[in-house]
Amino acid sequence: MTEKEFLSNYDRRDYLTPLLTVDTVLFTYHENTLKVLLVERANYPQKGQWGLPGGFVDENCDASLDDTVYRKLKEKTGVVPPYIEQLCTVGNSDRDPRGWSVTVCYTALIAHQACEAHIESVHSVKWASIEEIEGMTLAFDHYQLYLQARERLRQKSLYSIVPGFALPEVFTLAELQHVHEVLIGKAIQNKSFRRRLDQADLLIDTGEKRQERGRPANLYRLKSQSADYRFIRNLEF
Amino acid sequence: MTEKEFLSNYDRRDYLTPLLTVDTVLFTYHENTLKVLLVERANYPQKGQWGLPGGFVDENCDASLDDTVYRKLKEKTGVVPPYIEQLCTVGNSDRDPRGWSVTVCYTALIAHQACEAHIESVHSVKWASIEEIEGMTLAFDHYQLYLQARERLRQKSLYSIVPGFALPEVFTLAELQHVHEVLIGKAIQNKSFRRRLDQADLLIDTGEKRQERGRPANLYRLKSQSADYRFIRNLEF
DNA sequence: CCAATAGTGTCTATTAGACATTATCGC
DNA sequence: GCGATAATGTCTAATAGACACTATTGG
Repeated sequence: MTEKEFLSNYDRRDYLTPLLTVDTVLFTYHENTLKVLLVERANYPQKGQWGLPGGFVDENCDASLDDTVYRKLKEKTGVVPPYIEQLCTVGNSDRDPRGWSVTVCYTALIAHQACEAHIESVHSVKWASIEEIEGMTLAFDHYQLYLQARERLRQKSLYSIVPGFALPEVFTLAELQHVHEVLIGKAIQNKSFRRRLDQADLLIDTGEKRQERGRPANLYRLKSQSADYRFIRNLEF
Repeated sequence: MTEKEFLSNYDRRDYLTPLLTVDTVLFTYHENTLKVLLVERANYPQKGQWGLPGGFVDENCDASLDDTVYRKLKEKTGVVPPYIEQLCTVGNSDRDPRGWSVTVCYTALIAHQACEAHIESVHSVKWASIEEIEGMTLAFDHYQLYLQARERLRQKSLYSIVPGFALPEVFTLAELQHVHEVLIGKAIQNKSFRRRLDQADLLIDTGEKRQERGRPANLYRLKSQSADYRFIRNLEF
């Protein structure tokens, strides 16, 4: 038998493969806290429960897993977040009552304002603060996935400025530092934080300033390479 | 309709889901080089080509994806490696001629001696040195997966001693350092390397020594926490 | 001037790089 | 003693922590 013959005889419908979904833990920073996007399940199983945005691969729409993630996030937020990263893949026989099931889980970050209007227009989608989530029961193993995403993001806050993608396009250093502090769960030395940013040259100074109380703060924008930059030394926690 | 009714009406065979496999990039250190385990494909597609060890989830044997990985590695090597880590998941419509396909890829490390006998007894399984692999064409996108695993392991060699799991249970510091140097592609300052190990307290001194030429070298064993330890400062490369 | 917030100066502590030096073996 | 390899001493450089200090705004 040749490969060609094999393939023309091959029919995927002859085999049962596990259910396959993608899910995303999408973070934003708003009102001085981190928030995560939750979606109320419209269908069984676990209808009515809150869970992470995600769903099945659609072979007709999606050329790749990333496409599925983009499609699902666009449905819920109206946009594709500027930072998306694969977190982990969980697959076992228990996590979904429909049977052996696999989810490819992503972490993503977005500015709150970038999707504020769209989210308010869509029913059964909301931002939940991380305090709020602690007390919730999420669908399937989504709470576990959330915890893993949060822990990964905490690690990243020690050696990168990835958390900055949860801020608006233009932000102050105090805001950036605060996102990191929320993730780490502890205050960071202001001087240390600024020194690192200076040296790494990861921000564009917009020249603009913003004032609320006290001295006006410089406004910055993330450089494109900020997503990939890693400091060689961690903050210590 | 209740959830119970929904589930009793639900039949996974009504839906077509992507093909799902696991693959592992298994490294070892032998004869002063890093080697990767390759398997000759016994079946179509790409029959006869070398690729990574892996295969389909078997819902009857495997309670989780990790179980699938253990089962597949045990088939090829006779043992379960002491270090296994999820690398990434790749899914798209192109990578497998049978259709939309997803692979969950793992990186693993093992001592060469731990599976030497079993591998020699099994046909169509071999260790390929990293120099050898550079010139090869592997099945599907396995070469890409190999490159990603190698890059991740290179990063880890800068802030952990994970690469030590590619060594025999008992090893010298020179051997450990050399694995790191091969991964980094550059010599490491001997003093820096030893200082880090001293301070982190990651090794057990066996008290034994091994001599080949020159001064006998102390023999060490990895402590169990070595897999998870991260230095707060990277080696610089 | 005061309160408030932004941003800097500067000293210490830690840790990696560089490279010279010492230690321990076989012969 | 010599060659070889293992292991250490020690100085410098880089960078984080600590915390006091200065700067810029409104009232």
